[in-house]
Amino acid sequence: MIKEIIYANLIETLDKLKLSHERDFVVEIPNIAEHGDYSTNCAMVLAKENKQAPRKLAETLIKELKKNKDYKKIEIAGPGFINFHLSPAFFQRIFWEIRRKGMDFGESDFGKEHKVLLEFVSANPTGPLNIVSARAAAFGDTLYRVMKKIGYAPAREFYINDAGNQVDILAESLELRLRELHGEVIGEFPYEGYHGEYVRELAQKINATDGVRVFMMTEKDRMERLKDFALTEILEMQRNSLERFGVTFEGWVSEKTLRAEGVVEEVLSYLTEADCTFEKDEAIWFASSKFGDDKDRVLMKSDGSITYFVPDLAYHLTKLQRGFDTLIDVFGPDHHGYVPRIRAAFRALGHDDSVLEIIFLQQVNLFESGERVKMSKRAGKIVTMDDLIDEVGKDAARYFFIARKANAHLNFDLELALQQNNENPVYYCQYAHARICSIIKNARKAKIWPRTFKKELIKRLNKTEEMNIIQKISDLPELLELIAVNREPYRLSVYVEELAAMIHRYYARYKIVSPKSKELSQARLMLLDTARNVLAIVFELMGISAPEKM
RNA sequence: GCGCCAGUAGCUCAGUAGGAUAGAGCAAUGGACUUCUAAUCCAUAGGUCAGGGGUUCGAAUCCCUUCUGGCGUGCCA
Repeated sequence: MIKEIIYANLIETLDKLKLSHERDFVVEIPNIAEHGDYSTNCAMVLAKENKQAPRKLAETLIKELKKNKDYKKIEIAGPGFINFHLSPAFFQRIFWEIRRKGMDFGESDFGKEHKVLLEFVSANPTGPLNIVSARAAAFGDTLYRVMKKIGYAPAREFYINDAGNQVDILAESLELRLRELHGEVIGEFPYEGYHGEYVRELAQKINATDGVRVFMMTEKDRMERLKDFALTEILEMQRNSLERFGVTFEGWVSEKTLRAEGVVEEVLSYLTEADCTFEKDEAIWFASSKFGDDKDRVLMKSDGSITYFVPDLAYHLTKLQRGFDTLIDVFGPDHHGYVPRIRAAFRALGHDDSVLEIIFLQQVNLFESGERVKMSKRAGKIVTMDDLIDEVGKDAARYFFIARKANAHLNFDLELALQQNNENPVYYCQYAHARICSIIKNARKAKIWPRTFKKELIKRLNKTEEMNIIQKISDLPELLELIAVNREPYRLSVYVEELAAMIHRYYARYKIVSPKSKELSQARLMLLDTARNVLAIVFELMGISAPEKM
């Protein structure tokens, strides 16, 4: 909010001095304290168009800007930076504004009700969710929460691949386990089959309800029954895992349902009408290479079945039909070969493919005692999302997943996530919140209650540490915009760690509640109470708890 | 082979659409608890931003190239 104020003031001043400002400049927080609270490259950027030397232009600007009493000091530095030192009174005013907003602080209409569809997780319903899905869940959900907070109209969706090859294989695996349960010797389990223990559990479960009836069905009916059963069970399992993780979806879209609605035929006919399909080797192909893909792709296999691509494309088209103007897909690391073909299809059908945005999450490596935890899907040895939540808890898991840029590998240290000390950033940040709660509680003994605080108290806040905290909390609205625009939830963790550090430092240096001055105590407590509130807002966005006691 | 992503302190990572002397945390070393929670704080040390070229007033950031690692390159999803 402060950057915007200074920026607006600069524009106003430029206009007043009849100076040109075609090119855009920035107001930023310098990384060295001596360079002021804020600085701008304004004079450097606008020097050329105003035919003046940067420093000369800066001087002219400063002369005018100095009339504003909110600036304690304005200086020229280096090649023509303008450095602003703000007055305590200005920070105090900003502080009061933030305090008044309470939990609503950070909210805005920045997103202008843009309808954004966030598709994430969308795992195959063939087993428990893995840790990459967990990462996707944390990422997508946090982005959703941030967008929602600043006025977008986002929706979360999970696409269920409940038709096609993989579910057939799942049903076959289940049948084998069921036969095994009945004492049949099944020999070596198929390489491509689902080896996980959960398939055995499913077998027991269906055996309890259906018994031998399954085996009296025709082959076709039996496969249908097994498929339905497995899908329902596994989907329920996945939904539970996600809910434990604090993630819910506005929509669950079933591939099977889409197929039943005839969208597959529709998509095929669209593509054919667009004259970009052809037949070869008894299969129907999409000439995607004409639209930027490396090669052409099969739509209908030679056996008459459809590839994954067709219903998925249909699904994406429904997103457009439903009026979403931005489509964000969060994919795992193994899907980037898929992107050119879906973009190609958008173009082939005359849609602007720039509305489709694909974010790739890189893989997650688990570490325990410094060793990489080896996982093997085939041997059924994977660490699931539930295992992770059981092991380290929702808060730590979500925090660690959010705390990395999407396209960076994530090394997840299980021991670190469990540690309850300063090595663990989750605890460090949550402790700052708990610590403030504790101080507030303590202050009651001195008959000091945050709710009764008056505006006049802000004048007592003038220490550097106090100004720093106010500046940091005032950053939040801009931070949320940056996160939403660049799809970068990880910035929340950077922010919250910085704010927590300032709070701990402040606490260590100053006595907050002191019998010497009730007013000073109240003022400091008021500052911390507001900082606590900002922590709570950020925790809420990250989907982790704000403990009052630790 | 080709394509995508990454490479910043011993480790894990920041670096805010090209800006000022590249920053945190952990680990290391040395300090601070008669205290509102020491789950904390303070100080010291730590760097050829993978290598090499280029673009310009200025590059960790943009372009080219080499090296290293991950992933992709199915009539799987």
